[in-house]
Amino acid sequence: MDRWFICQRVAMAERIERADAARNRSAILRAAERLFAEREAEGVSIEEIARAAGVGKGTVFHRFGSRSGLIRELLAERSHALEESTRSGPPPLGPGAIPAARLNAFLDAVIAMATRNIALMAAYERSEDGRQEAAMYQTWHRHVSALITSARPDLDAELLAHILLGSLHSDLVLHLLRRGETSRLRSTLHQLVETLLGPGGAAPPSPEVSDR
Amino acid sequence: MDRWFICQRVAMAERIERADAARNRSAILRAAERLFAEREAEGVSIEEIARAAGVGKGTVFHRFGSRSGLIRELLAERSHALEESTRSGPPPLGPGAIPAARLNAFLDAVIAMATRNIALMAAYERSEDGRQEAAMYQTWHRHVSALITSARPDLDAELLAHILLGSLHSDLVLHLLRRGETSRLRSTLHQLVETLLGPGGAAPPSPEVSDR
DNA sequence: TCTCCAAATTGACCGTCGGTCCACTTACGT
DNA sequence: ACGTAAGTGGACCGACGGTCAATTTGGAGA
Repeated sequence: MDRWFICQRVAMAERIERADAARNRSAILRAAERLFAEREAEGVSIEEIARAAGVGKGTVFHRFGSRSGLIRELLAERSHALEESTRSGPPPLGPGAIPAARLNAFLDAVIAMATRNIALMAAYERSEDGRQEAAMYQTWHRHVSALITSARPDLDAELLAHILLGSLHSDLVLHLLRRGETSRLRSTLHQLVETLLGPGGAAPPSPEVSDR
Repeated sequence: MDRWFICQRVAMAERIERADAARNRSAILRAAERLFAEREAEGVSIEEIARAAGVGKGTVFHRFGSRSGLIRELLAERSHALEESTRSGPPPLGPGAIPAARLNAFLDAVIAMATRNIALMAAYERSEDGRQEAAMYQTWHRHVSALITSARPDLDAELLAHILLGSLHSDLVLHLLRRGETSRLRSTLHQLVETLLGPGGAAPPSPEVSDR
């Protein structure tokens, strides 16, 4: 009876992962992380990642299914902290502050993350299964959309959320980053949020959610 | 003497193109056009375009240099009419109307073009030499930026222009188009322009610049 | 501790693609 | 008609993402 419950649990939760498998998974993720950090996205092949992780190419595919799968996993890892703080962290990022302030804080956090992971974001955006469908984007979009709705139910929140998040496409961030002007993006977005949702309190320095 | 002048002219204008070369160039462009229209961008290989155009693969590369070169050319062809109308056509797209109205008209025109050429735009955005650097994007950005500046010199026009044009990324347009909601994008952008630049006159139905 | 099998690992292999190269053909000025 | 610069085509190349069958191995149960 006990046994049955355990098996049930195991079957329902994601399949148990053997020790060596877990070790390799993290080796691969760390290798990919390193390579993506030091080189442009498109220039890193799976075979190279495998070599750097000390495993065979087949293992990478067995574990992550495809190139996009690996990138998705990597990004999910990074965005987890952000999503957690957004759901239940302290204001202004978490619940409690007024929508405009939360939105500003959230955009800042996303900018910070995108800035630290440009190559990754670029790879992600180019990954064939259109970024719009990816879980991470969906979550972000739902959050931004909800904030806009709660402050200005008369606006087309869903669409505006797409537009706001669209301004964080890695191309633009990269372009600004090359000239050390990320804060310019932040302040312009804050201004935009203000004209859309009304004054939202200047978010202080930046909430700084760690993403690694 | 005469001869010298002619040679000069030929050397300065782009190299003369032999009749067969011109014929093939247009055959390739038309074939690419057709294939991109009926299938998703990534799924069309150069070799296939060459076959459809009835030429060898080598000819395509000889003519356009690379995949991106072909796409760029195709897009330049399409955007030529738009740029012409913008520079010297009738208002509100051309000079004469107030900036807000011109901006609305321009955005409408770009949306219309993007809508009619989604696969092409998608291919273009993914083309490795970052779309930001492409001549077409530069031109568009300069125009939008100038309009914003002339209406609101206090804003960060350059950045806002990037953001506005960013909302026309093919992902978003595609997403909306799938649900027949392009006009939703138009009206939200008009609203956004209005809150940024002040009332700009509701642009009527749409200026409709032909792009093919 | 031993047995055993599902899970994991591996790298040779495959098909495709963008791009190159060069021997061959052809348009066109003279 | 001729000479040649421009154009052409397709075999070829290296790289890449992805597959697979043969082999190894972790770890649960006896």
